[in-house]
Amino acid sequence: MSIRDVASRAGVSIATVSRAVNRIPTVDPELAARVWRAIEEVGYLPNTQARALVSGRSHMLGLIVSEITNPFFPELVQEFENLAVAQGYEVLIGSTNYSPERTASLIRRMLQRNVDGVAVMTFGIEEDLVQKLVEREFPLVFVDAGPDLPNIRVVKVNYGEGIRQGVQHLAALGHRSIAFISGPLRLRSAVARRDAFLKSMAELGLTAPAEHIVEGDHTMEGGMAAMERLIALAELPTAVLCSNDMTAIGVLHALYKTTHTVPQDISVVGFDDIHLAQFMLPPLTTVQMSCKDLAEAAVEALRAGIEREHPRAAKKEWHISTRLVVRQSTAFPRGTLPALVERAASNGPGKRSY
Amino acid sequence: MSIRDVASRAGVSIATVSRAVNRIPTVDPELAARVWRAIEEVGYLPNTQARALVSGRSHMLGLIVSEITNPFFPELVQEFENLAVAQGYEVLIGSTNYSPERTASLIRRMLQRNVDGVAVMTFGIEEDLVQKLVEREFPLVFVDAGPDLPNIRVVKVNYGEGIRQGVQHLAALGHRSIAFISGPLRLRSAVARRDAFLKSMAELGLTAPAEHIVEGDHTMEGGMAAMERLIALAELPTAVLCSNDMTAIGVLHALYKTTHTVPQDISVVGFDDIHLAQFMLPPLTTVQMSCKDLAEAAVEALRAGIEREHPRAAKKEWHISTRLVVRQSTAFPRGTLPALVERAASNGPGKRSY
DNA sequence: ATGAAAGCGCTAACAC
DNA sequence: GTGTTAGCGCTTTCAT
Repeated sequence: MSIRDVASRAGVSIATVSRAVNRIPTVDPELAARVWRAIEEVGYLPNTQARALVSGRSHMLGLIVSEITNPFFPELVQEFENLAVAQGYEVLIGSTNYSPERTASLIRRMLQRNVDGVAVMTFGIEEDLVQKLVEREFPLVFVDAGPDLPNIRVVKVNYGEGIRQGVQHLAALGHRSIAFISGPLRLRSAVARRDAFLKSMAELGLTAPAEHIVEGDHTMEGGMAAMERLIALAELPTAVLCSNDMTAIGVLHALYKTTHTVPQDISVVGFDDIHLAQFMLPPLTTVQMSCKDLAEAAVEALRAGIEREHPRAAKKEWHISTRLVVRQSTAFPRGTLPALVERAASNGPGKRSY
Repeated sequence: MSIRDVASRAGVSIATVSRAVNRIPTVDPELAARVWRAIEEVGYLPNTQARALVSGRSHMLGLIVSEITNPFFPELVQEFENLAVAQGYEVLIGSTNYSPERTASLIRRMLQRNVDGVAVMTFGIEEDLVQKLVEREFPLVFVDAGPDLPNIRVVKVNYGEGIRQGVQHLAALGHRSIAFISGPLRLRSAVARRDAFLKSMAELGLTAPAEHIVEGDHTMEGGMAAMERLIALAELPTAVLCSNDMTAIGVLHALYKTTHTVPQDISVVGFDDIHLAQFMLPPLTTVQMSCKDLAEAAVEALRAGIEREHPRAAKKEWHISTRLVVRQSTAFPRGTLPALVERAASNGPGKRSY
C-alpha cells in the first residue's frame, strides 16, 4: 500500500497525499479529508525508509548501555523509549557488555542505520568509541563525561552528593569503619564514585584503610567476590557502601553464607535504587538515582542537538541529583549501646533477625 | 559518503561497487580490491535505508516482550540480539506493558519500519494484536500458541514437564499441601502453567483446595500480595510453587515480614531461572527455562519464514524443554522427622536459619 | 492550492 | 565482467 494507491483512490496527486500526511496547512481541507478517508480505507502506512532516505533523518535514536541484563538498564531503556516514542522517534538499543569489539560493531550498526543521534549511557565510555562517534559529527549525549565538542552534550550525575548522603547516613548511625566496593575502575563514573567516597569520609575526619576499598565490577558476582575479600580481613568493617545495587545484592549474598547478619552485624548501602532493591532481604538502603530524570535529560539533550530550533539548542550540560532511601539494610554498628537496646527490643514475634 | 564517491575514487561504476560490497563472485578480483581500498579510504558505509527501500527487506527483526523490566526479558533480549546481529539483522524492541494501546502502537511502528518479521514473546498474546499482525502476511513467531496460519511459527515450552518437575521435587521431599501462585490468567501461558500444576498434583493423587490456587501477575508485587493471602489462611501450605521467579521473589519478601522462614517453615519454588534466582536469600530452587534456547528457536523460526530457501522453511513448531535447579529454598515439610533431624544438625556456626 | 518531476542511495535487470 | 539505467516510496522544488 504505497502513497500512489492512496492518491489514485482519493483522486489526487501523490504530492497532495504527502502534504496531507505531513499536515502541511496549505492543503484544501476538503481534499485533505478525502485523502485521510482513502488512507483509512486502504490501511496506508508511510514507509519510513523512503521518508528517511529523502529527508535525511531516520527518526531513530541509538541508546547504548553497558549491560542490558543489569536491571538498572532496562528501567532506563523503558523510560528512554517511552519519551522517544512520544516524540516520534524509534530506539535502537545496543549493549556493549564491556567488549570493545561489540562496541565497535554497535557504532557501525548505528551509523549505518542513520540514527539521528545516540545516547551513550555506559557510565564510562571507552575512548576509541568516542573517537569514531565524534568523527561523524552528529548529536551525542554522554553520562558523566564526554569530550568538549560542539555536538556533544552531557548529563552529569552528582555523585559527590549521592555518595555523601550514603556516608553521612552511616556516620550518623555511628559507623566509623566503613568499607567501599567500587565499580570497575576503567569506568570514569566508578572512579568518580570512589573518589566521592574518599572525600565524604575525609569531610567527617574518617579514613578508610586501603584494604577497605575494594574493586568490584558492578555485578552481583563482583559484589560477592569483593565482600568475600572483606570477610577474610582480620577486622570486618561495620558497614559497606556499594557503588551500585547489584554489587550490594552480591554483598548480601556473600554475607548470607557466613554467620554475619545484615544489618545487626554489618550495614549495607547500595546505589541506584533499582526496583528490586526494596524486595531484597533485608530491603536495601540505597541512594536513588532517578533513571526517569536521566532518560528525560538524555532525550532532551539529543533533541536539542538534532532539531535546529530546539529551545535548549545551546544547552550543553544537564544535571541529575540523588536522594537517600533508607530501608532495612542499615542499623547501628554492632556492639554499640543503641544496637544492643534495639536487639533486646526486637525479640517479639513478627520481627526476626536477618 | 555515498556509493558514487567510492565509485569515482576506484574508477569504476556504482554497479561494480555494489557488487563488490555484496560479494557477488563475478567481479574481477583486481577491481574488487580497488573498490575495497576506496571504501576504506573514504570510510564508506552503505546506507541501510536505501538498501531496504530497493530490496524490500529491512534486515530488521521486531521483538515484542511483555515487560522489559522483568529480568527474564533482558536476558532473552540479549540472546536474541546476539543471534540476530550475528546473522545480519538489527532488532527493534518493544514492550507491551500489558497495555493494548501500547501494543497497537508497537505493531504500527514495526510495520512502518518494515521489519522483516516479528517475534512475539509476550507469553500470551492479546487476540487483536494477532489480528493486525496476521493481516499483513509476514513472518511471525509466537511462544506457546498462535493461530495456525502459513506464515506463523510457534515455539512451545513444555510447561507440563516443567511444572511436573517442580511438583515432583516438592512431593519427593514429603510435601502434600502445595499452593500455586499463577500468572495473570488472561495469558495463555499462565493458564497453561496452572493447568499443568493441577494435572501434576492429580498424578500424585494430591489435590489443592481452591484457596491454595491464587492468581498473581508475574511481578514481585503480585507475588507478595498473593503470598499474603496465603498467609492469612487458617492453615499455611508447606510449599508454594510460583508461575515465575519474580513471583517467588515477592513470596520470599512477604514471608520475610512474618515469622515464617524459608525453607524451614515453607518451601518456595520459582520458574524461569533468571540470573538473579541464585542470589536470592535463600537461593531459589526453580525450574529453568533456557532463554538461550528460546531465543535460538525464535530467531531460527523467523529466518525460516523470511528466507525463501531456508533449510527449515517448512518447520512450524519448535520445542523448549525445562529442567529443575535445586537450590536452598526447598526442604522437608515443617514438623516432619527429616526436617527435625536437619534442624538439629544445622546448629553449628556457618549455617543459619532463614 | 495542486500537480509534475527530480532525486535521496541503492540494487538488479539489461545491454554490451 | 562491467556499465547503464530503471525504479524502490517518498519529499520537495518548481511550474501552473
